[in-house]
Amino acid sequence: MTQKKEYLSKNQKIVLDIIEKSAQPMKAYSILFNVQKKGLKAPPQVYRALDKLVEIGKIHKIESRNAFIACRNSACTITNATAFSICESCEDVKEISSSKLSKYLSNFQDKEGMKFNKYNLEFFGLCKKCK
Amino acid sequence: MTQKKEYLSKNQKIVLDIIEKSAQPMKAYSILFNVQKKGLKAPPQVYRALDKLVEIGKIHKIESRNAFIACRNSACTITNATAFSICESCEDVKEISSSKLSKYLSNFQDKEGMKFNKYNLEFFGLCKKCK
DNA sequence: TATAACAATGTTATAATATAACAAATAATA
DNA sequence: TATTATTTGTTATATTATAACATTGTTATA
Ligand SMILES: [Zn+2]
Ligand SMILES: [Zn+2]
Ligand SMILES: [Zn+2]
Ligand SMILES: [Zn+2]
Repeated sequence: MTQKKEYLSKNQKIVLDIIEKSAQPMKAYSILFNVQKKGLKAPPQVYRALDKLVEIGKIHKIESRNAFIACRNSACTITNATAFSICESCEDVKEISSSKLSKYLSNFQDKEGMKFNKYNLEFFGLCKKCK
Repeated sequence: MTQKKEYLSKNQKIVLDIIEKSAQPMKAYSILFNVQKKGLKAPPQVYRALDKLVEIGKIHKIESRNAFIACRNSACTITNATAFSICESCEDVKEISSSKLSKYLSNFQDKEGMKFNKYNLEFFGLCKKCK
């Protein structure tokens, strides 16, 4: 899961490092605040790193939250297909890695018979603690 | 599908009307520009209407695009469960209404046995025209 | 080693998206 | 009518994201 880290640039490593240390999704400007001590002073430095890390699948963007989370599912790097559960009370986010689900969605066809290998699924509800 | 329109407020009707006239998702500030001739001058007036329309299921937010599309699937009003196909080339967006898909996702359980009645799924690919 | 080509970084400014806060008008209810 | 709640109007500001360009670092090869 960390095997690609050595090919990352300095800024990409710094940004990935702080996201991986967080159990929960981080917002771009919160990341920026946290990496300022390491010399990344301006938004573009953070967003560039985020873009690259998303592109190579090391992190994912939680679209409904405008936040970024480290990937915990090695299959993602290849698939561009992601699924998450989000607690609407405590905002806890978990990446779902279910080969059954991903197979089902990858094989799904719309009314015109179209298939989509790339998708993002966000489930909402209450987590165990909050229920 | 339009049965609830009479209960909407003036601004909500104006905003819904313009979104329904568009085949494709509209961005909030594009909506704002279009409704200025009707007296809605400031962002909060548009965002309030959007919030309400999303809440009652008349429109949906395409999270990956920060854009809003009219609902074409009467089941949505109840379910809070949505699925879309998005063309990465021409940005064409279609709401998917597949009872098979919605049943599958509503019944999906994560590793801890949790179920989620609410979800948003965005498929990405190339539409017929762009392929 | 030079030097060209390319990639990564730094920096400033600004664009695009969204909400807070409060005042005024309107509608619903008693 | 008086009371209450909802909707609207308005200003200002917060949050998220990118454009543009200068600088530095790295790699390739002449
Ligand atoms: Zn992942
Ligand atoms: Zn929770
Ligand atoms: Zn719908
Ligand atoms: Zn297309």
